[in-house]
Amino acid sequence: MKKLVLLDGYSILFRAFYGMPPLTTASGLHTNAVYGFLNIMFKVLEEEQPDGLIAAFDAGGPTFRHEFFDAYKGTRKPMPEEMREQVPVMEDILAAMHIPVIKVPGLEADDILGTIGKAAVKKDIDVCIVSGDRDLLQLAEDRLKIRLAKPRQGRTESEIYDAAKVREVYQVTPAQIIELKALMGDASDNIPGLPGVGEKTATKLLLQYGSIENVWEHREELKPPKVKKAVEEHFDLARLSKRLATIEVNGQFDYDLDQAAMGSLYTPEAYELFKKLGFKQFISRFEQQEKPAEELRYSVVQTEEQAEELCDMIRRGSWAGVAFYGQPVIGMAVTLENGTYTLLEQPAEPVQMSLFGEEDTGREQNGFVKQVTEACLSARCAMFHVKDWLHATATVETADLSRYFDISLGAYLINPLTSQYTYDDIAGDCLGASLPSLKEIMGKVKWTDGVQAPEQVQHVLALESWTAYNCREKILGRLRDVKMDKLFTDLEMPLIQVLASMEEQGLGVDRTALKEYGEALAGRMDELEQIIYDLAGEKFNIQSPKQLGTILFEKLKLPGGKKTKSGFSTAADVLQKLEPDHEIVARILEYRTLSKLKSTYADGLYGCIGREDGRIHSTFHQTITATGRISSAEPNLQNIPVRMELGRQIRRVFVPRKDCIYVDADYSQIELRVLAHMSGDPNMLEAFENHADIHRTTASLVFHTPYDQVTKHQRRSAKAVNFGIVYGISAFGLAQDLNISRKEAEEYIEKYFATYPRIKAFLDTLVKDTKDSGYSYTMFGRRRPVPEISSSNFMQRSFGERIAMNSPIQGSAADIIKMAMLAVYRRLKAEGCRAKMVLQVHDELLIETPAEEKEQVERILKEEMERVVPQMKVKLEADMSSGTNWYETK
DNA sequence: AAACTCACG
DNA sequence: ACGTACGTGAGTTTC
Repeated sequence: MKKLVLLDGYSILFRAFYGMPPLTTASGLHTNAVYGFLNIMFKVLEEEQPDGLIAAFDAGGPTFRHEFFDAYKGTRKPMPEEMREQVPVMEDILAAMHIPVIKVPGLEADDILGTIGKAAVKKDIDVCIVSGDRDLLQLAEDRLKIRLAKPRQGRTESEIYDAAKVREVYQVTPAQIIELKALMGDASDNIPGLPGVGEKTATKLLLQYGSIENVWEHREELKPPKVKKAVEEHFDLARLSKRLATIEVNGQFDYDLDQAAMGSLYTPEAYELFKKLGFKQFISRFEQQEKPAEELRYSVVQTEEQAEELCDMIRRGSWAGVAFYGQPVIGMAVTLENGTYTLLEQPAEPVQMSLFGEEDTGREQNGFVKQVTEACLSARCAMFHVKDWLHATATVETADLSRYFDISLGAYLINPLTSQYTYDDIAGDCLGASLPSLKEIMGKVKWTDGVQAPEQVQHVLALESWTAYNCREKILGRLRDVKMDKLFTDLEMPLIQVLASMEEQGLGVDRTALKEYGEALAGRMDELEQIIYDLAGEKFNIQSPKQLGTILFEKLKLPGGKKTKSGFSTAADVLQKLEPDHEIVARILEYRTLSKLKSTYADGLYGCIGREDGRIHSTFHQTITATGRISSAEPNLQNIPVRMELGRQIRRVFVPRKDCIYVDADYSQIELRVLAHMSGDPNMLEAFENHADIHRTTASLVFHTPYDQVTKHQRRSAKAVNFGIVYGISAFGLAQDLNISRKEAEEYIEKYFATYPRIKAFLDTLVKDTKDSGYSYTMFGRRRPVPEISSSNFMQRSFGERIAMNSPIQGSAADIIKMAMLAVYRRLKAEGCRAKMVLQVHDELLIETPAEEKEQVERILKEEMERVVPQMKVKLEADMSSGTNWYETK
């Protein structure tokens, strides 16, 4: 054996538990600690490539080292329940992966690690100990390094300490780490240390005297009287602490290094456990291994008669599970009561020439797909991507959505926090089935090359249609259980058609104008680039935060220091504060703005112009956001510049069809109106009733200033507080936004709550209810799990509380505009308008309107948008504008 | 792939 | 003491 990795079981688990965001299985079992543990373990194994691996755990019960002290001061804190339940899971996984776990009664894991580690080094083996505990650093030497686990942003990383690194960080040798602990103590490990001595003092003493015994020898000459007194009066505590802090390296217990030899960790048992726990990220590691896959039998439709029979069954049956491939559809699978059927339009294999010049026996090309597709169009279909189906079958405007059931959409409503809603996940969730994933089946074959892998494609389609068929009722049942079936059936399902229609319409673009816009930006960027290089005295990549940071903060010595993990922050708000310090800063900010506009918007949008029709077709996602909003991608049309004039100009390139104009309608302050309604606060309700400027009113009330004497500054502050409330207020965030002290921000918030007392009560209730149920709810019953709110980590819990305040507001507003979209879409159809909805931007709808329909469309928009929620305590208001391009609609 | 930055509501 | 505003998507650089 050449290299051995040792895992400090509980210590890593604890580190992961407190550092990782909360994570639970569908059944509510917490898994974040286990996840974090595995995350770091895999990473270390990859980097170290050891040939041996052992995990050590405390055996529980009294340990030799702490026996005396625990009796004297009481035992350690009990483990939180969310952590405790993960311990057996962790043990199961280690066992499944055949990783030896060593527990020795009377010894701590530290002692086991120390004993095995030091012994291994003596046998000429390199050792790497993974732990979350800095105590272990005392073991570091040339051939024995410590990796300290550090959870960061949802993943666990580790920092490597060898003897040199310990000296660099702590200024003492690894052995002196013990002395350090003896002096300063360690609250988490119940090591008392000397009262009043912290890291600074302890380091100073050690640098001078080397050991606690020597400190004791020189107690007379110790400098600050406080320290002298502590040493003289409490030295026994330091001695005890030293004993407690010293890791046993000569422990007596049996272990077998041969058993630690690395085998494959990716066993079938481990695979099953990972699937059960939902550790998708790790599953791919099992791919090369043998994997248990449930077999699904399906029939391949090959003859005219079979196809006709299938169509008959589809028409006769109640629901069909349908999966499809291609646009137009060239491959399908249908699952019915009596089984699953697949069919492909293309020849099964690319036609190959044999050595003898004869055609290989690829299957006959068939024309059944169209036939079966038609049958589906008049049946009831459960499927995964109804919107894509509408596009693929060219039935966007004609479809009757009540005949469809979108599985992913249903699964999204039940839990909107999942990143994807694939058949294998949903089958696992609903049916406990463990189906091979698309990736597992297709292997290295690209899905887009599907026609070249017909067996795999048919297999995937079969599984997807099977899952759709078998999960529909289960999902509907769950939706009923959580009272979201109406939301699903009456709002989300029919909305699919509206989104499909917007995607199909797209937005018209003036290519030439867009090109010119980009060229103008490029010209100015060249000028700026020169100026910046001159001012900096050298060429560098302005777009690289790292290089920019070096230039600004090291070369030009501008004030300001580290802010991000990996160095200097060069974010706009940081740079803005530096503007007076150096003229280069303003140029960099302008350069940034231009480069953003050019790459993301000018060039980005240009590349999205459809070759067919010269229009831009975004995709609207209905299963992405945690709150219920729609998102837009490829390209994102919901973040087209508007706040700054230069950016706003780009809206001129969006132009309606010939003889059409744009009519734009946006809700006025929809989120604050939702807040006023939900909280029932009389002062805020009254402000809206008076059609007042809400931010000005807020300023007037908060600052006790007559409405028309409110200053710009007061209004700006009030506006920021209103936003802060919607985001889940925190003094820190508000302070940062307004660039004021936290104390001032706290005062603003206090005054705000005094002004709108019911809002305070409402937000408190939201937090409390979310804590009790684990979910936050919108006005219309949309639900979002908030596992963070019961986290034992302060930061995560606070985050959970902000989510609890924000989600019902943002989510209710999202519900409302979705209802409005549906109402407007239906009314336009009912009145036979040619006008088409082309875009939604959260509180705004854009309608491409034949000029002669302008008044009609404006009337429809205003009426439908304002009356979607008649029971609101505050009226919803929608503002109309129109123009011959998007810029003009303001 | 992740980090950083920045556009929108 | 802890260190952040809520929700997105995209381009660039860096590892």
